[in-house]
Amino acid sequence: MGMYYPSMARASTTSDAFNAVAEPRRREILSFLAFDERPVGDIVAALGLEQPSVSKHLRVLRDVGLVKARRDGRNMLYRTEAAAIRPLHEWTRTFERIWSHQLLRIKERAEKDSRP
Amino acid sequence: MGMYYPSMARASTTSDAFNAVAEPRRREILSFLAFDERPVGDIVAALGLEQPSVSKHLRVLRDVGLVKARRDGRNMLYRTEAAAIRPLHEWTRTFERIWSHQLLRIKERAEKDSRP
DNA sequence: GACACATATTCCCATATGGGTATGTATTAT
DNA sequence: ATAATACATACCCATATGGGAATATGTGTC
Repeated sequence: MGMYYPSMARASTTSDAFNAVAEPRRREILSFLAFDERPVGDIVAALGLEQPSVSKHLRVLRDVGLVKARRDGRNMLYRTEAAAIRPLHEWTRTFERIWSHQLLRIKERAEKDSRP
Repeated sequence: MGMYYPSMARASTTSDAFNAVAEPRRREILSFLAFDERPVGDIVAALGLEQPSVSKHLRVLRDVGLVKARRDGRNMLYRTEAAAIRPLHEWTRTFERIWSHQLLRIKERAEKDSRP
């Protein structure tokens, strides 16, 4: 796992959070489960997807640690493991300084151009 | 574009930044081009990929606006458009409050347990 | 135990991907 | 004009994906 094989079309979806989050439905699920734990049925209702599809997305999210599950009677309660999103946040954050710098330059140029 | 078709395996890679960034090689490229503009050849040398593969990754990044290109003689100079990463940053940021809260609860529990 | 309910897995299928090789297309050099 | 350099595209191939339908598994209920 995590190794690259010759003709792998892309790093497996189950291998890292970046891939898991690339799928819009999975982002919806993460948002939906951010504050409370919820049974699968609620997610199915919220997303309007078939139950098997939802279960498969949950499986992916679980494999990369983005959600946690616990059984409650016949239900499985899922919740978002927000801390697992942190690496993505950190990665994007490394560009924050750069974009503010770029914006600054754009602003400077605009001011310069507006002066006759 | 951006629409969902019946049996689409996943939102097209060219449709949004989340997908573009899901590929490790493309993240490397974005980091490599973050501070300076560079010709394709430099990227090829840095990543150790074949030139066509690099060009294809650049194409994807360009289509979603994550890099900009300009011609300079025979070279094409690419640079990261850092601001385009901002939406990802914002999305991950919505979970920041939640994870600090979760960490706090873990800490509280740990302190409670350590008291006899 | 039989049955209902909630999820998870398996299977099939169409489509998206990424890598490589071969081939186009600009643009500069001779 | 011809050749060389630097990229971009087209094409082929193996693999990954996601959706739905059918089926298996797990867990209360009667």
